[in-house]
Amino acid sequence: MTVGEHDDDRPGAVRIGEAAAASGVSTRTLRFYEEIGLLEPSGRSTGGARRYGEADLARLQQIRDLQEVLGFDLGEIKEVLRCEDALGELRSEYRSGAPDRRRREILGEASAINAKMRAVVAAKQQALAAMQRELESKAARYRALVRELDRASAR
Amino acid sequence: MTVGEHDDDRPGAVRIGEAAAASGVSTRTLRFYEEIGLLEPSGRSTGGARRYGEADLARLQQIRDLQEVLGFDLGEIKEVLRCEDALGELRSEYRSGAPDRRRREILGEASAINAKMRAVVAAKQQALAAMQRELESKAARYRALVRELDRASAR
DNA sequence: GAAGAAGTTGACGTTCACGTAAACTATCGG
DNA sequence: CCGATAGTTTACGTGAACGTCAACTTCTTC
Repeated sequence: MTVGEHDDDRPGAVRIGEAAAASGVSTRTLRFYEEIGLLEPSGRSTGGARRYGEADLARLQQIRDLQEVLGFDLGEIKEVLRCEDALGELRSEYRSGAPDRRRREILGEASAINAKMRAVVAAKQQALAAMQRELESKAARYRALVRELDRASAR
Repeated sequence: MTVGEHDDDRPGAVRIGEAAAASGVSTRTLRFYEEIGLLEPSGRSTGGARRYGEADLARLQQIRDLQEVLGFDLGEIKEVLRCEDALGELRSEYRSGAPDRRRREILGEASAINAKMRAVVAAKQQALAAMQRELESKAARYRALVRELDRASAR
């Protein structure tokens, strides 16, 4: 029994420190995300240490994207993920408990969130495009000013 | 002298409440922005009430854009604006005090910030485009699932 | 010119998203 | 087996970005 190996569960699982380093957050952040029910590590070692699987890391990446790219707060992110989780369940236990009526409900919510997010994305893209044009015209003006200075000092 | 009109300075100037309502922030936010040196109203009434001009409102809009679209914190935003202000001075007092050397310095800083911001914008655009593709494929899957349900219930 | 709405300066409170310290346990290399 | 390193829970602290009184003045309207 005492094989002497390091006791963990699944092969791809990493510990909290590695997960943190890999994704650029702190260990505190990971524990905090768990605390608020945002990201549960898929397993624990026999001693109680968190083990983050591949899917956990992907989920973490998604969380950070939603936070930094879309500017969602952790509450909104939780909503989004909760909804995706529901869909995941739908898919796994294909005829999950209450049928059709419940399925449509979940799909409806998912579609609503999807639409909302697409709207946010579109709005951000608009704003970014405008800002990009602004920045480029300013950059052009800066270059012109520098050329002017060069001409003046060449004289 | 006592014309009886409401005592303010420039015609386009609005009070803090109107400025707040127009830009979707609170009056507290405007006072706070002034407190940290981010946005000084261009004038005051004789009694001491803030008067926000057209340029102030534009600046405020820029602040909110930098905050919400690029996700900058107020410190970074202050940096950006401070730099633009310096350029503005350069332009107004065209040969402002120390010449050339100082001018190039300011231009350099402006160009550096501009480049940094363009990089941030580009990165965000990448992330957004990826997210958009994700969302669209998910939307397609949702529609497919709904069709499936429809077919099942039509039977 | 009196009332009520809006604005002023403090000053303290609040929420979010973690940071940090302490005391203890687990895991790993030797 | 032992020491170093990493992880655990619990709890209090923190910075950013405002919110919320309170006490007072100013502006606008009737």
